[in-house]
Amino acid sequence: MKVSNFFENFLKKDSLFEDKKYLLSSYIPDEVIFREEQIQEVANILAPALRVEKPSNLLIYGKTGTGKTLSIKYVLKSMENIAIKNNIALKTIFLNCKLKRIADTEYRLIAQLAKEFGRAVPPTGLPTDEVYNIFYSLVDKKKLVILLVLDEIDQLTKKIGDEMLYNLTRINAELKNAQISIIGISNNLIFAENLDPRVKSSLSQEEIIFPSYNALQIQDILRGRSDKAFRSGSLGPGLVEKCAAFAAREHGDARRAIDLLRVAGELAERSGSKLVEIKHLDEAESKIESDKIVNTIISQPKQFQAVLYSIMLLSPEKKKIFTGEIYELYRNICNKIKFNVLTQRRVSDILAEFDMLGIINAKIISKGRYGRTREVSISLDDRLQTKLKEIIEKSIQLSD
DNA sequence: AGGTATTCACATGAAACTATTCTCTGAGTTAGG
DNA sequence: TAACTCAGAGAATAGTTTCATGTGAATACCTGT
Repeated sequence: MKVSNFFENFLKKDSLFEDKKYLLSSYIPDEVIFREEQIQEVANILAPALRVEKPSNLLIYGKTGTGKTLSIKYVLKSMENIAIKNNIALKTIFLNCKLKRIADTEYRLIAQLAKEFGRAVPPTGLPTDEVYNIFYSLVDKKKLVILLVLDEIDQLTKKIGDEMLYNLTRINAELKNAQISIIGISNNLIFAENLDPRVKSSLSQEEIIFPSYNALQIQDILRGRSDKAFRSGSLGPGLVEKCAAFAAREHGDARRAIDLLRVAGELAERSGSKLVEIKHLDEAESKIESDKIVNTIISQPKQFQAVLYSIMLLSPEKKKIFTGEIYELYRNICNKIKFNVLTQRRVSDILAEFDMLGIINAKIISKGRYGRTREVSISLDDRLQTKLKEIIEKSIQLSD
């Protein structure tokens, strides 16, 4: 088939989608269902901001896909609208602390805040205090309430400790006119437990917990979205139910369910089907999973890839592999392709990270007299492994 | 047989180092007046 | 003399290395029976 034919067919073929945007994670619906209570609570807590009084700091807990971010964005959006209409000195800032090179360190976070106020701060070169000062001088010009949302705040403390949160909570002491409220969003339910007590008490003046959705609720959420996103009649029977069941199997992750539905739709469309069917859901699930892994591997440094490659070479031989063996092979590979060899210490950390990412399964065992080591087994299916091998071979230019 | 003590092969932690990217500052240079 | 150039000092950050210390249980080594 010629490519031009392909494009023509592509145009002629009517899409299954009406408008895909309703299934994207950036979409904020006009109404957030099953979260009315929480939204009301958040609104109660933040409402003083509209009178230009500083609201309490707020900490929001809930597992992934329970609508935390969505609800907060929803509340902020409507507060912003009111603030604009009534000319209230209110500023909302939403930062995701997980985003690399945006807000994942103290310096960058403050720099980002300064940027929100229209002053670009160089990515490096200045002392951190200096950036604080820039921020202060920008913000403190007039009476103003700032609502600062830190999404995935637990990632931030995991990475750089809680000292900076202490600094953040102390910002108000430095400001004369403006006031800043911190709204932290955490996936980790015990996030505050191992926080400095001072930080904890200051940060969690108020707390809200978002419970997980159950399967029925996810069904309703999915219906609400899919009705708008898909052309009517393009969803197969039982599809929404199955999709909700998939998501509820974990802990009621609505975002995952929505992603699943969208990818299933895309796959169905690509295969020329008139209907999104259950089999597309299954395909979508494995596609999402493997895409995620492939992406993380690709974005990983070459040294990581070389380590993973060694593991994949070793794993067919036997079920259990130990750190020493991996390191041995890894070293040979590096020598062969003229990479500099990392220390075993480092490789040990890399293995721990792969474990975290769920790419391998590592368990620390003691072999008694014969030492203590990680017992590694790979947790990817064969198809994905061969694919990854190819990718890595290309990326580190392994000829043989 | 039963009880300790050793020992292995790493794991884990902390600190220091390296390289890169970037700003700021002040000395030296240049070109026009 | 004002404008420009450029080297050097300092920062932030990521990725390592170095050094030090920790550790679970299979074995080696005792001990007293």
